[in-house]
Amino acid sequence: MEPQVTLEGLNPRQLEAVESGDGPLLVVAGAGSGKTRVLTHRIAHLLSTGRARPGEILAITFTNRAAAEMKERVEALIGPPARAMWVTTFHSACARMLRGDAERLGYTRSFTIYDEGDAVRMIKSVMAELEMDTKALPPKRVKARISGAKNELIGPEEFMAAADTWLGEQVAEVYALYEKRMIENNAMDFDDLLVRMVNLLELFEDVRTRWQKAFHYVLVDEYQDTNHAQYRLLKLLAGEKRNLMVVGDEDQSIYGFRHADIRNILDFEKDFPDARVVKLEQNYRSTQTILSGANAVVANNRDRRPKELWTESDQGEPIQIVSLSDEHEEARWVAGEVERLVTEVGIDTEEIAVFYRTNAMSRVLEDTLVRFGVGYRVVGGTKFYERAEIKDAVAYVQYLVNPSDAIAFSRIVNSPRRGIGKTTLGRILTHANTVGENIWQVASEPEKVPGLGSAAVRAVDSFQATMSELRDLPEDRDVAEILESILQRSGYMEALEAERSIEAQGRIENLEELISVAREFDLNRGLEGTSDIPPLEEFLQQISLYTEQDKLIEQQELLTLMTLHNAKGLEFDAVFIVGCEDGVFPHSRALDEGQEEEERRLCYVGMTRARKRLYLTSARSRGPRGGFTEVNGPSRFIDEIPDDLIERQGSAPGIATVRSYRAPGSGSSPVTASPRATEPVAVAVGDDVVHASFGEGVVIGSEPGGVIVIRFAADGSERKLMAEYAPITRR
DNA sequence: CACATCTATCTTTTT
DNA sequence: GATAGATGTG
Repeated sequence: MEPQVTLEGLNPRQLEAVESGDGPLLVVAGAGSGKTRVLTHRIAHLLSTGRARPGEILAITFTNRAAAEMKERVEALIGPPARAMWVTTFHSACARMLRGDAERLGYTRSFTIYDEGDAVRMIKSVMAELEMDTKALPPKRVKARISGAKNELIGPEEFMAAADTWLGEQVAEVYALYEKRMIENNAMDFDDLLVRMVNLLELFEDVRTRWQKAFHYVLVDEYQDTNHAQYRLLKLLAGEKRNLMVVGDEDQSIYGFRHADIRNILDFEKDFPDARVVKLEQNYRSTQTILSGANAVVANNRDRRPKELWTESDQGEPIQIVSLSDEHEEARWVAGEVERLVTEVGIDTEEIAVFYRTNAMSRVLEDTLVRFGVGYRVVGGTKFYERAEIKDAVAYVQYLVNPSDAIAFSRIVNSPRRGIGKTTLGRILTHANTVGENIWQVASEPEKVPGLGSAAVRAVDSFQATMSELRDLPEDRDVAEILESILQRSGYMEALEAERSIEAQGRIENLEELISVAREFDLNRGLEGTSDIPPLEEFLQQISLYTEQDKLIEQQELLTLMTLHNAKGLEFDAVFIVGCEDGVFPHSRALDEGQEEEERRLCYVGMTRARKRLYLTSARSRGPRGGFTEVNGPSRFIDEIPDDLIERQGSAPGIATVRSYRAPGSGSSPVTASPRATEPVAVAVGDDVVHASFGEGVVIGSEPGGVIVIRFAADGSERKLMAEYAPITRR
């Protein structure tokens, strides 16, 4: 009766993983070794052999994009029944499970999910309440500390008890009140989704057994990126059946900064001594040269199992190491090479990608690509759902669904302008906190708020009247319709239209896009018609957990630009990694924090995205950013690639080009030193100097013992000199 | 209270 | 070289 799933074309290791029996299973899957294939085939195999029904499968990924892809691929194998499976991200799975039992933890089922910005705003308001100095202690930093605690499943009391520094105590105080206010607002941040679900499973036996019974098999992708809370969640869900399959690669663990714990994968066998372990080392993606290069780089890490990717494909092209004078020349070189690859080599533009370490680096590339006439798309970066107008529109919906949401209220009460300024808002919020009523109630009786003038009372009354009308809209109306009503009746659209500016027009278009997203949501819901959650709430949940990178627009003829982090899970014929300079990549701050190994893994991830051609480019000088020019040596990772795999090219070194990009009159702008440099002498790395006999040059490094390295413009030579005695002057 | 102007800081990565 | 927040003005 079940459709036969073919296991042909799987290699012996893959087959072993797919057909493995019950119990814990770890698949160590190197880059490009077909791990998604193994996951999807295993699911299909479990279903087709009758070991599980679709509803009994929980498959977890980190991004919605990966989840959608997996679902699609299983559906291709076994057909429509696949739709009943839970194939989602950690966060959506938790949100979905939490809806039913959130009441037990003091939330209602309509709780709001706060994004990073909302959460930071809440932290800020809590800190204001505690009269803390947000300059001495930035809310973002506090948020990061609290987030770290939550991911370790450390609650406010425990955190407070362990706090032994001034900073720790401050954070502990904020943490405690933040938690209180979040529950009062009926809101959860991203971390809460995980923590609260763990709480539910640990505290309530009936909840635990219910979910343990529901899922017969739990499968996890990208296991190396799980944090402690996620690990506990998985253990709880797998229960005594322990049918837990995790797939991952410690070499691709790049989310340590988000508290991912690489130990989870390294210690899986300790955790489950009877675990079956399958290693996938055959790569089906890249040339041998690219693999050898990536292997050589990552081999410098200590925190890993020995592993060596191999392939049956040929050597292919050497890895291109390109050195350019500055980021503009780098961008021009990349644009030119992309054109060459397309016209002369015959690679499709959409099969080419450019990766960079930080989002800010896309700007110069974009400018240059526009001038070259190369079409491109940027994945990630400024997100649609973080635009002010979108957040406003969403906040309206949030407030209607969750009348306790003070953050949403604060956002929309004076947007569009209604004459309710920060004084009035502050009084309302304080009053709500004082009397302990939710914000909707307080706003409905503004005359009871102390200190409000009659004008303010009238303004709040009229706002609240509109909101009540909107809330009374029939429940079964389409989300798109409700959204449109909100934007009309609130006066939001009207205010934008009245502006008559280009920006306002852009905002209107964005809002129209949001409405069409809602329309699509309505349509899909009509088709599936399975959800147990009211449409408006489900819509909110979906978009709060949606990020730009989930968008899988495969438009044609477009070059792809993205950060290295966003590149995980993708592959391209040709890959450019720009900004391969020490201090940029590896990032100086990561080095400061002892994250060199993670940076190296990031490099490994980037390199292994390439099928045929790989370029690592560096600029000898980068900037000026706020007047600062960085002069860095090539990335240490480049040095780790064996010479016989690479081919070097690029412009001749010289300082003339560096100079020409400086604004007139800023010739003596200050210079940042490379992170490794020490400055025993009066010149710093990046200084332009003149030598009595060698002429103009630039300081490119310094070494212990007062030795500086200078590259001279005349012949491009690099010379080591004793700073104290060298006949040089700064210019 | 709203609006304009100035300023500091950003830029590591994101569910 | 943008943007959010702070400060000042009407």
